[in-house]
Formats: sequence, structure tokens, C-alpha cells
Amino acid sequence: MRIGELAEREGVGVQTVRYYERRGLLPEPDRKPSGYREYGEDDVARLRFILRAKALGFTLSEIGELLDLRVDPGRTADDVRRHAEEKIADVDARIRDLRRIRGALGRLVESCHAHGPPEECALMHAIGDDHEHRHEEQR
Amino acid sequence: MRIGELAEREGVGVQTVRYYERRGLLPEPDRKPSGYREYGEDDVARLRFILRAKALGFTLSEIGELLDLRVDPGRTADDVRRHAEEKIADVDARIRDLRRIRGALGRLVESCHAHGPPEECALMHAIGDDHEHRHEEQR
DNA sequence: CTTGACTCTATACCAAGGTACAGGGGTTAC
DNA sequence: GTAACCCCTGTACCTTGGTATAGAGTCAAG
Repeated sequence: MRIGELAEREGVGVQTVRYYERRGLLPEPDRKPSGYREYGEDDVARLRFILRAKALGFTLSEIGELLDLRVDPGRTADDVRRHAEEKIADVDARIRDLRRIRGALGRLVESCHAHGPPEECALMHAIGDDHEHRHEEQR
Repeated sequence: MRIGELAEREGVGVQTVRYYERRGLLPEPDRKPSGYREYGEDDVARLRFILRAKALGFTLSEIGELLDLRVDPGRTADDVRRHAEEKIADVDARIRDLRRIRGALGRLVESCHAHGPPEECALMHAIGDDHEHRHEEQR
């Protein structure tokens, strides 16, 4: 398929697809004799992964690192494993924080069910009551 | 406490704190006669919430909406409930996606434990095998 | 009573992640 | 063969979320 179809299938602009290629997130595709880029289903899957990971708060650089965990002759399995374990710790921390927010939102909805004006909200405390938190996380 | 102490306690710059105030994420604090901003523990908690939510991929605008779910005379409980339910759906979707990535990373580490070169990676499929996905999510 | 570290406002600048031309060529349908 | 519509490269521009700088006031220690 051509770039327009790929872009439309994932709901982004063609410029964005070319931008991801420049950033090294998408591989340089084969070209038709005309010079047109030619994509396959693998590219759709890869683009989809990029978009969802982005919505989860990963930067494009981090997404690049995630994608680089894939087969790459010249890297040892041990190296890949270490990187993957770092990412796992990061992902686990995000899930924990999201669950706290989720819980607080749930309680907020509960408190709104019966009585009139909304109650004091536990949202901030949900995520703030943990003092041993990673400080490098400020993107 | 003054702005410098607040900023240092959460590991950001004073400019950032003032920027959040301009964006309406932090309330305008009381001022000393000198004009210096004066902060309390509530502000620390609120700032911490903002920073963590940001690391989870929420934009500053979305964080504003989350914070606005708090007590605000003039909003009905029903209104707050509806907004909170939207946020819950969003948060649940993020947790689902993160768990998929987490699972795929876990399998990747498993595959690296015993044998030499890393195996073909299921990372993309982990997050891509679901065709009824929200398309407004492209931030 | 001055020096150094902090604060104030206002404005300018920056990086990330796109998005929009400009100028040119390919492709397909009539 | 000529519209209408795609694609190409290259460059310029935009928004978000800050960060830095300029010029001036404040505060505590010595």
C-alpha cells in the first residue's frame, strides 16, 4: 500500500509517517520505480504500536528503544534482557500510578451517586502519598 | 514556604511552578507584603499530583480537567460524575495497553534467559491485536 | 550597610513532535 | 492529453511545555 493508505488506516497524516521514518521509528520502505514508498502489514502493526505507546506517555525516543529491543544481530541476549528489565520497572511504576488515579476516580464517582454536591476529592492524595518516588521521571 | 523551596521539594524549577500557576494548574497563592508567593503543604501535594500525572502521559490540559473534578460550587454532582466516568474509561484503556506491553516485555526477558540470540519479539503484537481501539487518542 | 541569595514581572528563547507549504513529478479516468 | 489526485523532497512554521534572561526589589548574615 502507499503512504496515504497507511496513514489513513492509523488515523495520522502522511507527514507524520515520513517524520517517523526520519526519526528511525519506521524502517525505510521499498520504493516503487516512481519513487513512491510501498508499505505492508508489518508497517501497519509497527505504526500502531508507536501511536499507542505514545498515548501512554512514552516519548518517541523511548519508543525507539522499545522497538530496538527486537532482533538486532550484534546485540547479546543479556544486553536485551537488561534493557527490557529496565523498561519493565518503568511500565510497572506507571501502572501503579494509573491504578491509584483509577481508584480515586472510582471513589469520586461513588460519592456523586447519592447526595447533592460533590465531596472533597481524594484524587491528589491517591497519587501523592508515596514518598519513595523516582525523580528522574520529569519529561 | 517560598517558591524556591516548593520547587526544590518536587525537583522542578521555579519557572515551572510559575508556569503552572499561569496555566491555572496551581492556585494563585497568598503573597507576603514583599510580593513573594507563600505556599503550604496543599500546594506541595497538588504539584506532586501534576508531575506524576504528567509522567503518565496526561497533557497539562487533561490534568487541569482532572483537578477541576474537585469541589467547585456551581457544578452539579451529576456533571462531575459524568466527567469522572469518561476519565475512568480513558485510564482503564491506558492500563490495559500498559499491561500488554508489560506482558510482552516479560516474555522477551524469559526468552533471553536461556539461549543465545534474542527471539523474534512479540512487543508490537502485544499492543496491536485489538481492532476496536479509540482513534481520538492521538495527542 | 553591603554582599549574596532569593524573589518579582516581562519577554525571549528552546526542544519535541508534528504540520503546512512550495515546487515538482506520477497515475488514472475520462 | 488533461483534470484530479496522489506522491516526492525540502524547508518553514506551529503548539506544548517549559527554560533563560533582563532589570529591579527583598532579606539575612557578617
